[in-house]
Amino acid sequence: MASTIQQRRDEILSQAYQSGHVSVRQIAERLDVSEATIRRDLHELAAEGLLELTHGGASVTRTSDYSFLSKSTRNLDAKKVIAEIAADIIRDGDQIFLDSGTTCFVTAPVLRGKKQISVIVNSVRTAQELQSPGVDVLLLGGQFRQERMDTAGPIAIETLEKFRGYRAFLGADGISMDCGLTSVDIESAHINKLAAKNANERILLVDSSKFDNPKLYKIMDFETLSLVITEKQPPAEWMTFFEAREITVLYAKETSMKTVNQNS
Amino acid sequence: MASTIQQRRDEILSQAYQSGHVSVRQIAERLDVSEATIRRDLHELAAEGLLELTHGGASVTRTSDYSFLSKSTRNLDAKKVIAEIAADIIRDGDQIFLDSGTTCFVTAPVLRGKKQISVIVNSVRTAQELQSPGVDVLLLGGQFRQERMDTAGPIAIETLEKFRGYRAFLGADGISMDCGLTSVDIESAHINKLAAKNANERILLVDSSKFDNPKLYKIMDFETLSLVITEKQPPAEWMTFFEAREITVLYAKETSMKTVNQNS
DNA sequence: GTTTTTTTGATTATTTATGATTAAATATAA
DNA sequence: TTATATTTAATCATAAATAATCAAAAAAAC
Repeated sequence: MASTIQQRRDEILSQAYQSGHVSVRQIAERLDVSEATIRRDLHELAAEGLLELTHGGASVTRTSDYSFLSKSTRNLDAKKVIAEIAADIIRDGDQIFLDSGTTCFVTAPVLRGKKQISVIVNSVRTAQELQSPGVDVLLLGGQFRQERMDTAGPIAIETLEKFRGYRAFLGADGISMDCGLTSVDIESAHINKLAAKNANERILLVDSSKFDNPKLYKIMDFETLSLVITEKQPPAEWMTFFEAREITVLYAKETSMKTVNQNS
Repeated sequence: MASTIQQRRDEILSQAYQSGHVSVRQIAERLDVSEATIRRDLHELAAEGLLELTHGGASVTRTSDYSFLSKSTRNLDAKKVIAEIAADIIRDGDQIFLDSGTTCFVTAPVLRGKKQISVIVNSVRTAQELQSPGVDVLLLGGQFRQERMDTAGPIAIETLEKFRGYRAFLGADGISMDCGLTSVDIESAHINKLAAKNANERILLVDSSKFDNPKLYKIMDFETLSLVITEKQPPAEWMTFFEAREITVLYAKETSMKTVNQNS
């Protein structure tokens, strides 16, 4: 029946998703291969995060999209700290924009407890993470970009143009004093630029690895930012830089990553 | 059969997209070339990102969401048959709308081999399934509905309003001679209604379980439909009904589920 | 026409997948 | 808890598939 490995594994997955669980014995018999082979398959599928091994078989994974997060494990801890701080400044009833980057993606889960907030996003993943009774998610349309799981292009711009009066939470692939906020992706840069322009407050979420690391496409200057959230205190020259522009910087105390220290 | 490299590779892709997999052995035999040649082809196609190599063959890049499909296992086979027929009437270069139902979701994978087609969707899942080099996916924005993984509401309507001149592929939760096409979800009904209104051709995809089974919200009447695709020949009274309205009905022959029989 | 490039098929060494066997680990029952 | 029955991990031999190489054939360029 199954002539290739992939086919066999697809069949296993299909079975698993039908009943929630597969047993090594049954599948081995059904597909007419040895149990050893099925175990190797289950192992492989588990390694991909598609199944969870159990004694005698495997079950489907709870939820969570590991494949996406694992790719962005760079500074994931820093991003989680940033997310916690961002959650503190989001109030019930807020209307916000979250960009399609990983920092904002990580921020999404901490917003679930909020009440009556509206969130504008162009990332499908972020939209999925946000879903919770008190959160109204508005997904921008546009060209769907599979790799990034987001939408972009003229339709996205046109839709975003309709919104005003939100607080924009923006990530950046890099920032520098000369170039401001920059991105490696021109489409994302366009969207973030417009989101920033029409917002009534602009908040930057960046981990320390982004400092002094400009990328190709400019999003915006620092001048209109009101807040920067990062995981630890930036270098002195950056603190001076922010202070000169009346930008508040929020970061976690070095000892306890939970406590927030405000500085203006 | 395939005289040029391109033709041979197209054939391989076509085979791959039909079942999700190809085996080196089978394809080599089928196209009457050596396995070495097929391996080189698969290598090339994999380098282009069109296939994923496996031992013994290659498979289409796995994006499929089994957890979603298993819930809609009702008439899944019928839907796959309908999808195959629908694929036959979609031409390279087409611009189409696919609604957010499961029938259109199942149709998505069979469109992957098409060239230069644009597809308007409001379902995130369908968007994901569609992704392939020749397919341009336009996702409508709007309120994101987690349960259905689609978008709806005024923003979706407003965005959809911008498009004209596409062929609309519509599903329905039920149809009846009195009520026309109906849905259990008012938001989806709204979107489908508008999609149908602005299309230059309306094609209905329904499996036989939907006949004579009206639901709460009306999508549209039969009058402007040009085509109905279903998995087997509808009852005589329905054939008469369609014939009176000059609606072509496509269905699979009962014996062989592959052959298409046209009837007007 | 010839030369050059590309494509193909055959050969071989290497890699990979599989099933059987056995020791270790885990679950089940008393 | 201990004893028993399963299940698993690890190892190995065998079978299969692949990558690499090379020579012949076909196509393209000159």
